[in-house]
Amino acid sequence: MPELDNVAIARQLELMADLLEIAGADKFRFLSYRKAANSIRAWPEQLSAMAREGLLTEVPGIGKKLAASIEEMLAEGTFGELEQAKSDIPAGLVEIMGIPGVGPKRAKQFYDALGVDSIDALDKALDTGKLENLGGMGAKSVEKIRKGLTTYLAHHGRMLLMDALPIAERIADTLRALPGVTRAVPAGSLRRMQETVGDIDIITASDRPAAVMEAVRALPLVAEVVASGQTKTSILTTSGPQVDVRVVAPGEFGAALQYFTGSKEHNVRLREIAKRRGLKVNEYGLFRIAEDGTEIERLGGETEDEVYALLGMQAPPPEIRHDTGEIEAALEGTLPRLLEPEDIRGDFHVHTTSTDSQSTLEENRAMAAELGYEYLVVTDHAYNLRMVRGLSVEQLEEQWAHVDRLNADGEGPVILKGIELNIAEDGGVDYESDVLERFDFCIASLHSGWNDTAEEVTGRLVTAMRNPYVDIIGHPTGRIIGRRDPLPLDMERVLEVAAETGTIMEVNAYPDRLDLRDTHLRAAKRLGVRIAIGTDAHRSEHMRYMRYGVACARRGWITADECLNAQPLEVVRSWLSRTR
DNA sequence: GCCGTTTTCGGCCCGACTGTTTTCAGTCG
Repeated sequence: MPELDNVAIARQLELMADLLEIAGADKFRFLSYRKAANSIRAWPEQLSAMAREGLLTEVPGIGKKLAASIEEMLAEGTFGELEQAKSDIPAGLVEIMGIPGVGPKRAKQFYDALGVDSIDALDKALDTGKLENLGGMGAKSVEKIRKGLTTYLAHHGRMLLMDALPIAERIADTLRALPGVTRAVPAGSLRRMQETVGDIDIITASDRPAAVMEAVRALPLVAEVVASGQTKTSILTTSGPQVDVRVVAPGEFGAALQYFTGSKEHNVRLREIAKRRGLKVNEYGLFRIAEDGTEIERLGGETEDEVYALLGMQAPPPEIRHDTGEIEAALEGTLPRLLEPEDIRGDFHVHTTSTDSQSTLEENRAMAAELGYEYLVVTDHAYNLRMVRGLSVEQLEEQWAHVDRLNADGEGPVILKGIELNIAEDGGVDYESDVLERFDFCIASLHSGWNDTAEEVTGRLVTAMRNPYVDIIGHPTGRIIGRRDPLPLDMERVLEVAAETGTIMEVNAYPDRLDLRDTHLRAAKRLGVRIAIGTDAHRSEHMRYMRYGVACARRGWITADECLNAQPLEVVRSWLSRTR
């Protein structure tokens, strides 16, 4: 029986939740499945190990019933109720429900009335105009779904970095422990820390390739061996993605890692540079070649640094290998030292149970301590976001008193008093100045107006940035990967005003946001706009998502000097005071 | 289905927006 990892378990629970919702089950019943799945995704230990100790109910959101279902999953690969639900409702409806504009009711309606049970079938139904004839469906609804389908298809088949990275790291760890294996490193888009990845590539160095291939086929999370030869094995994993493991001779490891890390554009440029110098670079090494292209001698390839050095350049960090300027900088020796995870001293966007997080102030502080932080900023939702019970002034007083008590005990990172304000239609925010001035730190975010024009959205952001109490703009474009397109806004103008007002731009580290994204960050850097990374944690474990925010910042060439999180507390305070 | 410094039962995720309804249903955050 292949072993299910946490992502695979979470996915089954999410599927169950979706099927229950489509079937019209009690709201709180399917929500509890989703809650548990969310909890499991962020959980640091493998549930398979916890199950052996009988500790599953230690995980928040898992009670007796779900613990039993998970144990069944671990033993059987699935659980009875899920199989029952799948026989009642085609799992294709769940995929359809993933399209913006289609929820559980519509999915069920399309299935009952038209037999639509897949994305393809929905596409056909749209083309043949069958959807318009359904009750409750008009031209605008159909158009919305058509647009949603386009957004959905643009990301189809790719998974979030958050889901792929833990799988890749587990496999690499396992392979590294094999006798004869000296290196095992994920390559490809994963190593470049792209926000989504298609499949997972892992490069291993070993002089016993057959043993590595054998070990890959025997990995506990293998659902199917797609192909297996002498140097490459491809498997499908229980949690979805395809994993290709390649094994190379130790002396070729650097060349192979470089080659399979890409990007394609970056590698094309490298080969051009090599050729001009009478060299050739491929996945086996770096070679001197004759006029006619024949190899004269092999110069190296054991490490990636060696490959780049032989080409007369620095090794660009994988995150920026896109041929967007890194080659030139590497040749000149002027690559910046990018922000590192170790530079991070705090988190600037964390919610608590006072609004819609599942973790308390104490739990968040404990996590900040575990992460080695000096400070964290509590930024719950402000009053006007009624759907999550945004805080009233009275509730703020309570929270502030609570923060003061915790800070007074001196045990752990300093908590700053922050808030996530809502930017209203006119660009205004939730509270009056006499309240705003009492915060250490104010994020202002857009939570409405998804159908406004670029001019309107940009105008609202500009007004908010000119508010002296607004320190930072939270998740500026509002996009959610695969779910919601970014707001139409004039980013150049927004960044110009940010530079002028000293407003800091957020990199929201939540793995399906990563907003601002890499290209915007390059522009921010050019204009001298500073950034702050916030995890937008809705439970304390989400604070671990900081690594994805750091990766996003690195893809945008951000250095520690440009990032609020990398500054000691005194400097943080001085940066913040400058807007007021 | 989970959870408990109001509780082992009865809360928990509520309100805005949109389009279609002719008084509301579905989606989304």
